[in-house]
Amino acid sequence: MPAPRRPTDAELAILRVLWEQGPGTVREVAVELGRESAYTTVLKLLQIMTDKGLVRRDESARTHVYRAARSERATQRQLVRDLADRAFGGSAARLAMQALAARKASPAELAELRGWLAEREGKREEAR
Amino acid sequence: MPAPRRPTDAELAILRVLWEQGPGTVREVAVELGRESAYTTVLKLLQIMTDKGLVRRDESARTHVYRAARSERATQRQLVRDLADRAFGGSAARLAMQALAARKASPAELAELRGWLAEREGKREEAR
DNA sequence: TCGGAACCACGAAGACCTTCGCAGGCCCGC
DNA sequence: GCGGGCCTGCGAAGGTCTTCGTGGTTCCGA
Repeated sequence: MPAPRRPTDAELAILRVLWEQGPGTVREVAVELGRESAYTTVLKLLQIMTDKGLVRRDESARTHVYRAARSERATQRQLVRDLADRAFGGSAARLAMQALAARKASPAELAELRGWLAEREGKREEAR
Repeated sequence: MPAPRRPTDAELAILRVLWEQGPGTVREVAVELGRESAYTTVLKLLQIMTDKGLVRRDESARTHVYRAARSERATQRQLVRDLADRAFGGSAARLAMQALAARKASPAELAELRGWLAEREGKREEAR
């Protein structure tokens, strides 16, 4: 597998539908996307994404069923890494801090983040 | 001003040079970018970026001097917000956690992050 | 003065992205 | 049986991004 180019905006919009709703047909995706884009646009994009390996297609039925080839998490990590490299000198931590500064996080999210850091701290303690 | 479209990859590479080195000429930027791109390519990009408002040009001397129109921080925030919207359902906190999971952060960075969170915690304490 | 070096503007080429109309085939209800 | 509806494949159009060559101008050193 060569370098899997990062998904474009339109591709990402489709992937989000597939992640959330699970595998689906062109029509299902198109409906979920609303009337933003014509049916054939979604179809074309899914065909291209199949060629790129971003989605997999089940052609056993006449109406094909598409599913995301990579998990949401894996794709998010790729995008994050990519952005870290392009705009943050490769530092994910600096990206994370800018993210928190850029947009208010809910108390619940902050608590989760603190917990995550605490856990990592715990591991460091263990290590010595 | 309409919605300031996000900088493209090539534009970002140039902006990074300008942020790091400060204002500079086409040649300075081109040299810093290495022999990846020809002089005229950098020139053209800077011209386009001027039109887009991403950089400002000082034409008082024959050799023009360019500087980034927006700060690195502001641009980073825009990019982070954009990515949060496109791939994280708008949640910057989830983006931050994926960032930390995607790439190891140095102990120093983690400490900084913890400090940042602690400070925010402190502010919450004050608030009540 | 004159030739080369450096500079900017312009335009074109090629690669992608995104959009969508149209054609052809299949299937089902009437 | 057949017409309408839905499906896929195809191709083209229009936009953006990136690249770089060419041409014209200015400047400077020999």
